[in-house]
Amino acid sequence: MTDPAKPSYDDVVRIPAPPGRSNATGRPPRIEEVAERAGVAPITVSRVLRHPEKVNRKTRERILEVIEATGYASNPHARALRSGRSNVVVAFVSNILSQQFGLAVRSFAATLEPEGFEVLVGQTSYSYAKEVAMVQSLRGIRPAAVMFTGVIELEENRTALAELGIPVIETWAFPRDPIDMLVGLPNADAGAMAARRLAQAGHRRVAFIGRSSGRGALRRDGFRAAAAQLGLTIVHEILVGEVTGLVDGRAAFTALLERSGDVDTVFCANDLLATGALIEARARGLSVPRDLAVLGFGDNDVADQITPGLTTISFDAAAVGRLAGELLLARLSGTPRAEQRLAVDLFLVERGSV
Amino acid sequence: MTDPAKPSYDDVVRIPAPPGRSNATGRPPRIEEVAERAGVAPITVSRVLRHPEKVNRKTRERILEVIEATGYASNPHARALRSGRSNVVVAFVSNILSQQFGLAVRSFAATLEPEGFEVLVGQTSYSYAKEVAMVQSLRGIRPAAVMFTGVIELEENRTALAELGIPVIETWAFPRDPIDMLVGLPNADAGAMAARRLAQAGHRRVAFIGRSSGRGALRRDGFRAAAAQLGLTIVHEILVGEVTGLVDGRAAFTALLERSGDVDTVFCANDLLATGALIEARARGLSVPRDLAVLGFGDNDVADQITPGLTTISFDAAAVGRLAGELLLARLSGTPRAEQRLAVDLFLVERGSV
DNA sequence: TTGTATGCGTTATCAG
DNA sequence: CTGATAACGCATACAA
Repeated sequence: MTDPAKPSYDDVVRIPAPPGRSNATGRPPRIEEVAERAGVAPITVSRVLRHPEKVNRKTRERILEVIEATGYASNPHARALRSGRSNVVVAFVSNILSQQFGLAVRSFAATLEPEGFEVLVGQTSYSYAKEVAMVQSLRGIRPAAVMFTGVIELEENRTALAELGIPVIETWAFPRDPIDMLVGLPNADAGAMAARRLAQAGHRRVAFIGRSSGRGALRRDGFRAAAAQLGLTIVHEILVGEVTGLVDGRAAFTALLERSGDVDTVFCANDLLATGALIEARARGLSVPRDLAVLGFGDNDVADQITPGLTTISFDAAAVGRLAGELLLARLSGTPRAEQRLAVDLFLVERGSV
Repeated sequence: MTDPAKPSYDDVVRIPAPPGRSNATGRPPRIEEVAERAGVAPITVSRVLRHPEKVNRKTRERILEVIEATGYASNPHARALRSGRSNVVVAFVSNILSQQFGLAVRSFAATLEPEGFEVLVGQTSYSYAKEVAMVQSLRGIRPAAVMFTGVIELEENRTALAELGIPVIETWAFPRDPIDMLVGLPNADAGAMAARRLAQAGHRRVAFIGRSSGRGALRRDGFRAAAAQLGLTIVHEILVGEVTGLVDGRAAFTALLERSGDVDTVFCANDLLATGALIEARARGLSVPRDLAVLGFGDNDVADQITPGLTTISFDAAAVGRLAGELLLARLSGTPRAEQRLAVDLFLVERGSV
């Protein structure tokens, strides 16, 4: 199609620069240069940046002008080395493509950045091996704190994280013994909510699609328990490995149909699976919810756009990130909140697939 | 639904730890501690980590044992301060939820991490204001290099980036004058490919949906030029702002239908728009491609799963990240590649919507 | 092959 | 309110 050796150029519109400051020294300015120009000692410049109220107003303003003129920014390595404090916070996401995780990390970063922190995003890929490597890499990065979209299950990593001596925030589940701080979701309750909603719609023979471990299993357990109480029969459980796209939901749904036994509804442990199931159902000419109802969890973008819309159990993913950021800021400022373990509310989004 | 004050607990399965090393000093070990235990000078430990071949094998093995036993990892701040080199590489993504960008960043990180670099992911949100703030934040982070999923248009930022004195990699477009290194896509060619494909299918009255700036505009320009040559009439151009979800494609498609003039096909500048258009077309009972053909760009997950599948102009997004990583490694190792500007090939994926 | 002396740029500490 | 001094932990330059 295109010859990579001779691509045609894209004519990009360049937007001209406003008249700018310049500092043509070659290397970034140091605090000493700023201090000299302002006629003060380096430590006074440092104070202006960290405790401005402790510096005389006139001195402060003069220094700030020089800072502006030179474009000075303190060297983070020297600062971290001397003060023992880093301004880097690492957020680990088990799947960088997940919309929910993306929203949470986005709001986490938005909460921390105004306070001078830099949020670094890493990925763990739902893999214990990667999780181990990641905890190791933290020893090398020495961040101010670390946040996970998930909880850490491997005891070795729990210990290693606790030994880092920095704040640790887990999210997305509500275990009894978090490593440190927590913004949790009651996953088992989600399964129970699902069972109640399906029972209410008159369904009796239900199926489950989800991962066999992690949060999917938590939702399944809650689903199982509530289903038993409500008189629902779980006819099949289709267990999947890592979920990377809609195609996994389609495959799982196909596997479900291939098993015998009439099923009138399926609860999927996340919306990627549920959406895939819905698409596969339509592709096979099944009417949803008449032939088969589908209930999801997590509310992603596509769930709202397909027909019928996916009925799903949802929560405010951005709030998870924001609360995590707020918990962390309180801790790092030396006045931790009384409550170090928060839970985010679940709610049902009705759209027509049940 | 759920009372957030009293969430039920998720019983998480903890995986027990293997018997581990321990170092109970309270604080992380320093190079001096390792050196003492191994009976050498600190510099020898440093050498073992950076130039192992320059240390006697027996000495090296003894030191490595102590490193393993203590869990020593060198302090990155001290290392960066002294050596002037950081191992952090920043990758800026204009939309952290985009599948294409996610794939590129993932493979970029996968290429760099084995070589000891840490990849930090930031977000620019298609906004010049954010882009300015981001370039400022780089002064504070002092990374070893920076990569963008996009090209920098604001001259002020181009200058500021060039002045950082670190390798800069732009991607996703093929401008004549990149700041430094480039892994580009010939966007204008994509528009031309689109026009050729539509002409070949016998369409004559075409429409365009896309952003009015950035890469969308580049694809539009190529589309316009080739359409004129091929005798196609561009009946309408629907311009959109930031694209955040399928809903934008649905809205744009609705806007297109509201304009008069019969159109037999629409080229969308990205697959999120195209998929939204396809969904909206189906919701309105239109038959695709009989009533209206839809052609996309970028090949995302959903494009393959809907019915009919979206015909789209695609490329290997993971290759963009990998090539960017390889260019960078070559540069940082002191032996830059002869070719500092690479182009990734485009290809057509036929699925039925044209 | 290994070691000694020195300084990267900043901030904690204490003195004025 | 401002400054002098020292130290954070490591790697460069040079010496042995």
